[in-house]
Amino acid sequence: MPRPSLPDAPERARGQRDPEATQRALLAAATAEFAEKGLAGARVDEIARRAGVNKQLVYHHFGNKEALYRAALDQVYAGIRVQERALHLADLPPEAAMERLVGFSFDYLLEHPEFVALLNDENRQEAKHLRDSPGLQAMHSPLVELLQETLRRGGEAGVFRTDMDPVNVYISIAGLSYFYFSNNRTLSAIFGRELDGARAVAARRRHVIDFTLRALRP
Amino acid sequence: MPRPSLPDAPERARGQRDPEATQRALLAAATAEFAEKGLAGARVDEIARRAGVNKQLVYHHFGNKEALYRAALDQVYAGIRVQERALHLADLPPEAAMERLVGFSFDYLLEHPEFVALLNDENRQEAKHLRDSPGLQAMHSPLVELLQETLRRGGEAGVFRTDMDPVNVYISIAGLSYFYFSNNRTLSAIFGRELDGARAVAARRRHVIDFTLRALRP
Amino acid sequence: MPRPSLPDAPERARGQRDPEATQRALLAAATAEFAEKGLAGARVDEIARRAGVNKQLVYHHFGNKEALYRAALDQVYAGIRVQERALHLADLPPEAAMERLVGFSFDYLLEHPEFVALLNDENRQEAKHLRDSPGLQAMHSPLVELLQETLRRGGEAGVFRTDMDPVNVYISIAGLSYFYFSNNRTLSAIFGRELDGARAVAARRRHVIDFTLRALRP
Amino acid sequence: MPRPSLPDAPERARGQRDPEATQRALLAAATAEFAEKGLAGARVDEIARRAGVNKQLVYHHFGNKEALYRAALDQVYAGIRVQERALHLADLPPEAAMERLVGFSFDYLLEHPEFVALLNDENRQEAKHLRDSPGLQAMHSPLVELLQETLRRGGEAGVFRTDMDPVNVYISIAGLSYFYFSNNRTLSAIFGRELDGARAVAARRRHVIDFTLRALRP
DNA sequence: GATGAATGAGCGTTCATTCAT
DNA sequence: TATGAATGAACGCTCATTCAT
Repeated sequence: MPRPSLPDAPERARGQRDPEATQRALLAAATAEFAEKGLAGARVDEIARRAGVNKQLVYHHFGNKEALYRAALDQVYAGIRVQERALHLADLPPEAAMERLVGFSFDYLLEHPEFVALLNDENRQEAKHLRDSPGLQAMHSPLVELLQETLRRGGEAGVFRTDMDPVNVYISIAGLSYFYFSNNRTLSAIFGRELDGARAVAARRRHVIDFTLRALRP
Repeated sequence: MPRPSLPDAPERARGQRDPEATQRALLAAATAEFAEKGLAGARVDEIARRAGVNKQLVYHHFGNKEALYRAALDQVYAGIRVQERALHLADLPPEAAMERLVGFSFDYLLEHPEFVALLNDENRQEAKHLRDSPGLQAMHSPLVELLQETLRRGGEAGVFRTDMDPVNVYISIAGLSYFYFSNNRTLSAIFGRELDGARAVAARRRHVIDFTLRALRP
Repeated sequence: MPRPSLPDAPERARGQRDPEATQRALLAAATAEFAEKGLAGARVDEIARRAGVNKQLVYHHFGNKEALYRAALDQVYAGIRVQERALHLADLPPEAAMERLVGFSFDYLLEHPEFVALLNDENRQEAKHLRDSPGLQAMHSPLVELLQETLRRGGEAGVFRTDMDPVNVYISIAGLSYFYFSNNRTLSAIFGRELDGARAVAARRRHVIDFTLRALRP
Repeated sequence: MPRPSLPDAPERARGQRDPEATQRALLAAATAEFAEKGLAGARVDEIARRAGVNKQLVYHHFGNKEALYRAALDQVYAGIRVQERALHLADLPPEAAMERLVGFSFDYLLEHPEFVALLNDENRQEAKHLRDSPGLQAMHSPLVELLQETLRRGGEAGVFRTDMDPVNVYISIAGLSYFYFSNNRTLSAIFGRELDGARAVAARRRHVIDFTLRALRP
């Protein structure tokens, strides 16, 4: 939550040509810039500067600012999906599996403030870029199915309720963590309490897991 | 959640003098514009046009775009505080009081999408305007105290746990509703499920209350 | 030459009505503002603020910004003419009279930096306001006639040349002082030498008198 | 002194690339515009129009209006220094050298009204741009040293006084010409005498040389 | 006479984007 | 592929001036 400003791309040898590296550098710079300033506030000049490349390459490789934004958005979604797919909950008993799932949701947001920031801006724009995304299906979180399966196993084991809509449970789990991170600064200001310190974060993590597990009890 | 674009101010008779009405019109127009586009994306010209007044009056009455943004932010916070103070939970038994509190949190966000939108943008800017706000103290939500008192009464009555940090409980209650509204569009897109219809909203409302009450059980 | 920023007008009792005092205050404020910023750079708001009166009074009393500028210009010319007419050179022997005349030219500019500043701006505008001034004749300096008479007396006494055009002599006398004051800052910068200290000013004064008297020797 | 308004730059073939020509055109246009209107009165749009280039190029090449002003100021100083360095006074006997020096000072101002105009504005701004100029040293006029050497030679030859401060003599020589040109219009208006005609200018030139040489006599 | 609100034109500057090399 | 120059459309803001009271 200290939200470290993402570092600029390393200086490439001048005149060197590596189109893929250029694209990677642009995408990383764009993600950082869009996260900090939003689509409207981000500057193409600044993205190019951060990436250490000529501004025209933004247009060459991505077409325009908005397409670059879409690419950055797709990429951050891809990033979380990769990690979600690496969770192996089937090996664990239902309660431990649920704890891992909730914990993962929390930890990912903690470690990826740019994901939260980009999503916030995209929602303010009514998700219009996301809706246009060709790979939208691929963005569907596998967590919903994992959650559904875990709830089913927990139901059979008698440790979880079985009358809950998995999508709403998913939204609740996500929301308990997401809101804490997305609104951390305004909450800190209003409560006069630093919610972004390591101790507060750890306490919140325990609270979220505890709150969820209790809510799911039969 | 249909998020109706806020209507423009009614055309005032030309040449008429009413500075307070002018300021109100500007503030309303600014709230709508900032909610839709964010601070960076909002256009002073457009705000003036929506308010039906000359653009220069923004500067005459508020100083500059950012000060107008701050005024709009202060006003939306004031709006929710007014309604929060009108809640009378002490008259109700603990569980009913909690249900009302959670229900209010949900309903207010449902009816005030501009509050959610402004807060999102403010958080992306690291709450810098809020932190500078002179009346920051007045923005502290009375709900935390109401919640604390309700939890205490529920604890005595044996219906609530007594080991929870009220601030974290508050954040959880707020987050369960807020995330649903703030991220409604991306969630709808990804789940391929309309989460902003009346039926989905009603189901979410029930879920949030149920989820919270169960989590608070002893 | 420390060119002290002219003080603002004293605060008048609010609501008090004294049209002449208002005009005087405006004129003084305008002179200072125009001297500091020029006609283009001066701000009507700032002039009103300095005068401690409402901006509209500028228009009420003077018509517009340019008319106020003309009024200020006329006034500074009137100021120097008043003092020039108070010189009594006929009582003095020619050389002493000439010294007084040159000394006066120097001293007046030293004490009235706003005169120099206004004249510079007016010249950059090709004197267009001055040419429109109705009382232009009244602005003709009596010094030319005084100078002519002094030169004549000196010629008869054998101490001055008699073959010089009085207007050119006048321009030379004025220029020797005026240039020093009008260009003091750039000269100081380029010579790396503070030309606005009391010592430098006194040395310049002696130099100007000496230079002139020698140039006029037969 | 007919002060012909500087002509606009020739129209460049559209789309042609020549950054140096662009900068030269902008600098020439800026010099003319700043000379006519001053820093505050000059318009960036007008400068671009005169230069026949897009307005944005002012910012691309110079940064902002004030930096362009500084560049113009530096350039006009550089212009006079170049010609001053081309004077070879050592070859001439002292009196002829002095006459050439004074004549040059007069002629340069006659031919470069923009130099006078820019300097006037810069002085009204208290030379703040000049003081910030990195190459300030380079702006020191070589004339002071030339003058000093000429005075020394004239002193040895018995034709000049030896007790004069060269800086003050330099200021006097410059002032005798500068004031005539910088204040030509107000002087013309007040004396009701055209001081910018060829005859008046020629008479002034003779007067200035004569006045100076006589003042320097032992 | 005096005030603060209101207006329209315009100014310096920014920005996403395209051009020429 | 890559670069810096160039462009047109705004944008935030300022300013002299006028209106309504």
